[in-house]
Amino acid sequence: MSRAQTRGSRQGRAGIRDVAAAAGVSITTVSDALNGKGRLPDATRRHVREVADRLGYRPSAAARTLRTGKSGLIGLTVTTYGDEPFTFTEFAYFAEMARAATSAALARGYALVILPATSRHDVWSNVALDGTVVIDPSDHDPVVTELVRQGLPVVSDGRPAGTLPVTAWVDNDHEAAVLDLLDHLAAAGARRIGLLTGTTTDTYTRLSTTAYLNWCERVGQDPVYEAYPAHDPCAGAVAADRLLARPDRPDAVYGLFDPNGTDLLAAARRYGLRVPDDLLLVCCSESTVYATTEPPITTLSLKPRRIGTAVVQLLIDAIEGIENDGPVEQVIPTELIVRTSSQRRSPRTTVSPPRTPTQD
Amino acid sequence: MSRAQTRGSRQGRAGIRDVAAAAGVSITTVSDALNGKGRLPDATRRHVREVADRLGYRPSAAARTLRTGKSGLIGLTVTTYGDEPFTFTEFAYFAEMARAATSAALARGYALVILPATSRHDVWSNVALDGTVVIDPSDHDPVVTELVRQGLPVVSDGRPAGTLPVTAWVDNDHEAAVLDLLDHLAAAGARRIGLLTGTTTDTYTRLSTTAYLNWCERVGQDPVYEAYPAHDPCAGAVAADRLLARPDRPDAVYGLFDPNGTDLLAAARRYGLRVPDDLLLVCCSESTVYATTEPPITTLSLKPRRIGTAVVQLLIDAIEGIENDGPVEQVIPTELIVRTSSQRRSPRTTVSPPRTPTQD
DNA sequence: CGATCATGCAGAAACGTACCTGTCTGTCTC
DNA sequence: GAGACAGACAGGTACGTTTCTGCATGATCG
Repeated sequence: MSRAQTRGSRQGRAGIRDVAAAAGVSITTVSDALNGKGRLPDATRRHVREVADRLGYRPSAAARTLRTGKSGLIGLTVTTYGDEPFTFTEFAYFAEMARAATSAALARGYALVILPATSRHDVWSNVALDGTVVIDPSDHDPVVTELVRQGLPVVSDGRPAGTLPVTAWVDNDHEAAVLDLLDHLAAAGARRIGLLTGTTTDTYTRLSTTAYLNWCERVGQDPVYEAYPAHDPCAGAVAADRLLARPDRPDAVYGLFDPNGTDLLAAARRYGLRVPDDLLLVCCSESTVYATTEPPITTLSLKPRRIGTAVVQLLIDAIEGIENDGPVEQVIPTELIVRTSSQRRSPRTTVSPPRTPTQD
Repeated sequence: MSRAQTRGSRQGRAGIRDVAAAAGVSITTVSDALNGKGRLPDATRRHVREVADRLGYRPSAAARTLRTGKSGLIGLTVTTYGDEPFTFTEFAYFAEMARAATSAALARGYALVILPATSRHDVWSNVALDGTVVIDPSDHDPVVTELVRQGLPVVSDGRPAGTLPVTAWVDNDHEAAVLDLLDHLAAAGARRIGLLTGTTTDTYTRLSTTAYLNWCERVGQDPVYEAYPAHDPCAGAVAADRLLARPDRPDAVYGLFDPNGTDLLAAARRYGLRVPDDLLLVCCSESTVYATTEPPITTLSLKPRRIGTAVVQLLIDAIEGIENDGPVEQVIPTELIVRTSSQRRSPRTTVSPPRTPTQD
């Protein structure tokens, strides 16, 4: 009563009918004029547009969606770790990916709806989606399964885990990336390379770990790795410490997850290991902080921007029925950003004794 | 001619009509039974629900929206820095805030649509929104202005800059936070506190900077600060360096932006300044990396989780017409997370000479 | 025992748009 | 000059749902 609540959108909005009346034409003409559809003289088109502008006419998205069957909305489904909806924070990857996806969708006239995989049934079934992007799909994901069953196009970031019949997927070649990276460390002088990995069974973790194990077998090195639940940030520091506390301590470590760089750096300091002199370090991260750490840490970038863009393009192509004669599987190359932490310097600066544990 | 198509070839989805027919009741009964609206015996309700489940019936979101005028969608409008859609990456703040907002919206049956403020007109006017959250509103933002003019509820994270008549807003008390923080540094022994600030004119930067200047005046210290374009990550490192290179070099620095911590730490190392012995450090950040840096850095948290939750609650209250008799302005307290970098230790560990520029 | 009333359900009117199906003009061709 | 033809528009229907109104049935009460 006190506030202007009742006069909101109920009565005030002008419909296509009002525009037609004001312009002295029929509804069809208005629709055609605004959508560039029919065969109208430019004069009529301009006139209708002008009248529509004057009345502040905005077509009802709901009505258009109901009529056309297309909403212009794309779901962004993120798998859930723990009880929190998703892990934008944990890894800059998601943020970059979502950013690029948003931008790409926008450029083609679509908007993104954030839909955690654990959303209540009534919520995500209540929004009209034209298709869905799903990040890190797991085959027992009920939401994605249902969407696929409904016949909605689904494109995933990361190859589908099980028998999930997605429309298309985009991924890196994680195995090649790891092999490449391990070769890089070996070339820098690493004799025993350790791995900081996760306990989860997602594809990224699995592929990367097996690639590491294969590499070890190939070069005849005993695997040295510690696994921890990746969604728990505290566990990462503990695992890093454990890895460097082992009797068969590695002289180079690759960390699969974003925070591993600082975790490993902190652990190295605790054990008095200098990076890169005593310990070579690489981690998989999109974070820019590793450019300014002491020392700067070499990172493996999965190129989330390119993945996000590619995923959205494939999805919209599928939505709009554009025949993509190319493969529905797209592999994005990774990039190893080499910084100080993985380049062994000449040993002339080795003054203080190595491997002396300090308490500071 | 169209008769056969209307009834027979129900291509994909079952409509409410089909459920009614299959259950042997009317459309009204189905609608009421599924929405818990009318006055039906439990037997009928159960029966209808069962039939609907069997047919895999999903109500059309578009039709429901058209009829009810409510879409269950909330816009998440993010101001644009530079040419990129938004800056999830730059600051963990946005990620945390969006995460909490998504979660809170979901719990009340709403979903979030990502809508950069620079979105093309036809995109964001093509999605039926019940309301909008706008992060860091500026008064010359055309999208937000238009949404407000349409009578849509708008709740902002950050007090509105100009005359933008938002429905409600949530913000921190930035001035109090800065004053508190500066007192903390002074209590830790700081004699001259410097500030790393931004060149942009947004409210956060402005309020924080004036609070700093006021504090300086109150305690009789000459202001020592450097400003840089906050959206450029490289510029931060340069500005940090400039600040520590000044002849009137501060012995404590507060950085307004997330990456300032590592920037300042790197600059301090270049000048051979030990933290916290020679330089006290605080920065405003939500990032967890500052817990494991060497040394760990004291941060000011703006509590984005609480802000995101509060913003969504206020918005949904406004959408659903819940009279919020409390103020439409809500202030969220900040939290100073004190770590090593702002606590002067006893000088017994001071072994190496301070302020010796090193090249390492 | 007739009037009132709550109950259980059906009919039908919107919601605002897009598009199919025409109809009516005017021009061109032979 | 008559048919062909294309341009320019109007009428009407369908999209699938919610909800208002209304009609029966039995129960209750003065």
